[in-house]
Amino acid sequence: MTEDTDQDRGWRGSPDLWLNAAYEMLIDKGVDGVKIMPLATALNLSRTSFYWFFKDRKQLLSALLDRWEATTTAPLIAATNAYAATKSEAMLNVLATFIGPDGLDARLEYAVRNWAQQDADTMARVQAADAARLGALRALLERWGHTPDDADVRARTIYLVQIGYISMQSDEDISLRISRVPSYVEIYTDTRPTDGEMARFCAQIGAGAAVLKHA
Amino acid sequence: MTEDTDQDRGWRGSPDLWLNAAYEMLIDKGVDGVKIMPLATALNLSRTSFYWFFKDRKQLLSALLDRWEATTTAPLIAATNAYAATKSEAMLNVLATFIGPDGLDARLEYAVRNWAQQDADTMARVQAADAARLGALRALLERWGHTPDDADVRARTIYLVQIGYISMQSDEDISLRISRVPSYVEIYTDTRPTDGEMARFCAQIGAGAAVLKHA
DNA sequence: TGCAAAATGTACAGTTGTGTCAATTATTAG
DNA sequence: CTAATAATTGACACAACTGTACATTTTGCA
Repeated sequence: MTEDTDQDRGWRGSPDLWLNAAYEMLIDKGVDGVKIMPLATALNLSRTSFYWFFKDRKQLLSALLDRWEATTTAPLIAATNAYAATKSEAMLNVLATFIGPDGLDARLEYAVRNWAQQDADTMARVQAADAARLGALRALLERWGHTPDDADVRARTIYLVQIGYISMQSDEDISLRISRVPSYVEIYTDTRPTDGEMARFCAQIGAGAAVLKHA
Repeated sequence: MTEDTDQDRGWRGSPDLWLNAAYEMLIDKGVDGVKIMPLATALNLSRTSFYWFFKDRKQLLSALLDRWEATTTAPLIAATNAYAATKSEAMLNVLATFIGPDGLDARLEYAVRNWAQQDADTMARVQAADAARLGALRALLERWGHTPDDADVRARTIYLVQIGYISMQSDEDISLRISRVPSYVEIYTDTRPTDGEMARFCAQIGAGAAVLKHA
């Protein structure tokens, strides 16, 4: 058996090639845009060649969902468990996964949520992810002294604001979003981050400290 | 010319009949589900009969967008301008349009936002609505003493939480959502509503005061 | 009652998508 | 070099949808 990595073997197509094209199409046009014929056109391959790598369209969509599961929930959960000296810092750890370039893939997340509207299986997976993410946020807040009820509403606020952002697909400048972070942290936790904490935050998400001029 | 109301004229079809069916389909399956053939099947009418009332599918979609514009932004803007004796009350006026049965049609709002992803004209209308709604919330908060910057972030929080709720399509019980309202108001405005204010709120959205047992 | 308009239906032509199959071409191991 | 294997392709059969042309039915009203 040859190793089935997708390294250059002289052939044009590969499962990953189709999957990547499908991913682009998904985040651009939604599930309903993930059609084999357009993908083939985009890849300059015969449409039927697709069936060499995937059984059918359904299998392609399933692979897409697997990719989503593997890249979204985990970083958020990890951030809620990351070390933090203060409550502000703990919150900034979370916000970093929302804003940073490596964090939550907003376009993918959005596309998948939409997809779930039309497909029960997808919906089940999305709701499980929601529950896990909200639970992790709630636990974080409880660890920092919030009562269960308060932690619950705050966790929802934090999570829903992020889902709302994703839903609005706003293409705001990253420095503008960073400038609002201290206020968000204050609303979410009743504590405002220090300059030092914000500097660390900026470093974490890879933004130059320049954006902090007026912090 | 006879008046073109949709009153019973013995005919089975009418523009409104198709439009209502299209609306149901839109909130259920998204724009891509609004197809003439399925609508005809659902209405038990010949598919081509549709073309008597509408020029083509595009015109039907346009009519759908008109309906959205006429039923979503206005109530929110009105609520931000409604009389309120206190800041809590002002906020409750707004939240009533989110939660109440007459308020914002969440499913329609959601479907239209999705639709906007694939259509530039729709996107323009949605962004205009977002700006108007955020602006109205910001103005409300500034009137109650928040600085422009603070009002801006708070307006976003309020609006994004709502968009997030819509996006999550959560089918939570209304009394559960009401029970969280006081905490939300506190997070949003730093003031907690009194029992009297909450009673008025419940009356406003038509929920029996029973849900307030533990308020 | 009978006619014009309003509404519906049938038939057709075109588009875009799906999935199967058998033929073909490219790659690589022996 | 050659044979097996991996990938590609065009032809075919089918399904769902859009829109047009025209014949037909239903209805209101003079």
